[in-house]
Amino acid sequence: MTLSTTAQDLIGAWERGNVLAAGCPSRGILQHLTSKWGTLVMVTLATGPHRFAELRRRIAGVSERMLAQTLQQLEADGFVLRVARDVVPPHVSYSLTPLGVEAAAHVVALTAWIETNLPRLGPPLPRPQAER
Amino acid sequence: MTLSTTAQDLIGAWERGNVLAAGCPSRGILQHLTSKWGTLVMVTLATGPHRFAELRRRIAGVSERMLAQTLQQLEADGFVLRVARDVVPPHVSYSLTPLGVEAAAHVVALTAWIETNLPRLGPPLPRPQAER
DNA sequence: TGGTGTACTTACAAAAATGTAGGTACTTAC
DNA sequence: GTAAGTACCTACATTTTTGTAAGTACACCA
Repeated sequence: MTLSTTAQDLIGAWERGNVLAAGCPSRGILQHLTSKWGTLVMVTLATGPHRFAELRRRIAGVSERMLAQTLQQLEADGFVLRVARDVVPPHVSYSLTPLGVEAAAHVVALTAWIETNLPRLGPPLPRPQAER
Repeated sequence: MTLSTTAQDLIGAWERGNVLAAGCPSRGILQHLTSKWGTLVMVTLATGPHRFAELRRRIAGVSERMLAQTLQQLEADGFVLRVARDVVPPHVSYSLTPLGVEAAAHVVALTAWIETNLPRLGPPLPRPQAER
């Protein structure tokens, strides 16, 4: 029987991550980056800094709650930089950190690939067509 | 300024996808590829064909149910090829389609980046300050 | 005879993700 | 004065995802 828990899982010492290992922290990071909104936030911030409401308008369908939560995760992971100017109508700017730029490159590549290859994707024949 | 619902949303004609648009089918594909197990299946299959139980052992933590479901989605999207030999102890082999190979390249790049950069990730800074 | 292995499926349950609505504390525009 | 805009947070509800356990049908091993 193969153990699903390795020594690393128990010790918690991860010099290099391994997403195939159950307890590896890399899985958490991966989750944040590949979450429904995480990906879209990264893609959007890859085009430049944005304010909160700006992001919300750009990313069709996000709720304020989800956007805020997603941004906090990405900030905690070190991908996003939050800069708040304490003025009367609040002004908060979000941008990618150097680390974020690196990570975003990959998710942008993935989403771009999907976008351009959309026509080739999915069930090639969606038709139970009653042609005849 | 920007409408959240475009003509494309309504018509359903997507020549090129746009993940930032609410109704775009690319979002679904993205979801499958970036789902918790979808990513790991792609990463694993990128190293070569695997049988069902083999995948299950390699990807620490997947349940049979989730693995089966994930594989079905990826198959429907055209990323995974399922080949079943109808022998007495069932023998089913999963591999990447040419399309799958292309897509997998991106998710492998992302996961690899995360794995090697793990030490730089997470919250190194206690608290950022507000600017004036 | 009993246990293991194969590749699943189904029903049910729990956990996680996401959405909705409201509030905050102020300002500018109409 | 009324509405809208700013950047959130909190409680609550719903939806989606994920997990658990069992069942299937047969064969090989001891």
